[in-house]
Amino acid sequence: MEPRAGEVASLLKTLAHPTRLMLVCTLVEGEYSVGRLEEALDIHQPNLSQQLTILRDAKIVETRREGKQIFYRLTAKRAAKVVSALYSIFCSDGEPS
Amino acid sequence: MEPRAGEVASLLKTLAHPTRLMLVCTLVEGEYSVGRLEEALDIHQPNLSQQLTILRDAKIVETRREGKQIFYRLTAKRAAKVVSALYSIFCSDGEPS
DNA sequence: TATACATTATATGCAATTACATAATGAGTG
DNA sequence: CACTCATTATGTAATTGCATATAATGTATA
Repeated sequence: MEPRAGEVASLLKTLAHPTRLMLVCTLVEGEYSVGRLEEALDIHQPNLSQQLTILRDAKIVETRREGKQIFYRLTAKRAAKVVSALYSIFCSDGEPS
Repeated sequence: MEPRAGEVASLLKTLAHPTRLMLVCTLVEGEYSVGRLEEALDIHQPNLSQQLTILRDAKIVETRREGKQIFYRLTAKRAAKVVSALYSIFCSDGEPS
């Protein structure tokens, strides 16, 4: 792990924010427009856009425009893998702590 | 994930730091004294102690005193699971990004 | 006991980063 | 142009990272 600690910590840092984590979780299911993400997460739009920018800069998501709308999807497979691991750790098996 | 997003993000935030990540990785192998951690990670002592304090506050590690030395070990199984998932994602299977 | 030393923790200060709100700007379409 | 959908700009309070300095705790020994 040592040589990758910086890289891994950097990805974790990007995910270590409730909104961004939920965004990535949501996008694991597929492509969403910004508007649909806004509904799904109940967050003010500029803030949402700022968090999406952070995910874009981290190469975790990428976009596609269709008319006025912009669709987001995951690009970083590793992020998806991390999220699904978190799912299985926190949301599946029972034992606490 | 939604209801746990805060809790999960909080754990990720604690791990999202190269030194702390390496500390947890190291402690997955077993108990270490502060001195041994210092050697293993090559970090200045007060800084190490500060990072250990953060891990202690987050209930990720706990301690035991033996004479002058203090031994640290993991307490949060979830942290260990997260780290081992990170291992398998970043250090085992090949495909990048 | 007093002293010296080893081991670890805490205090303090400050530069850098983060979170997020409000306001303004872009880009596409009718 | 007017409207919609989304991004960027800007300011600021709060948090983080980390260095230097100081303290606390345990042991050994004169």
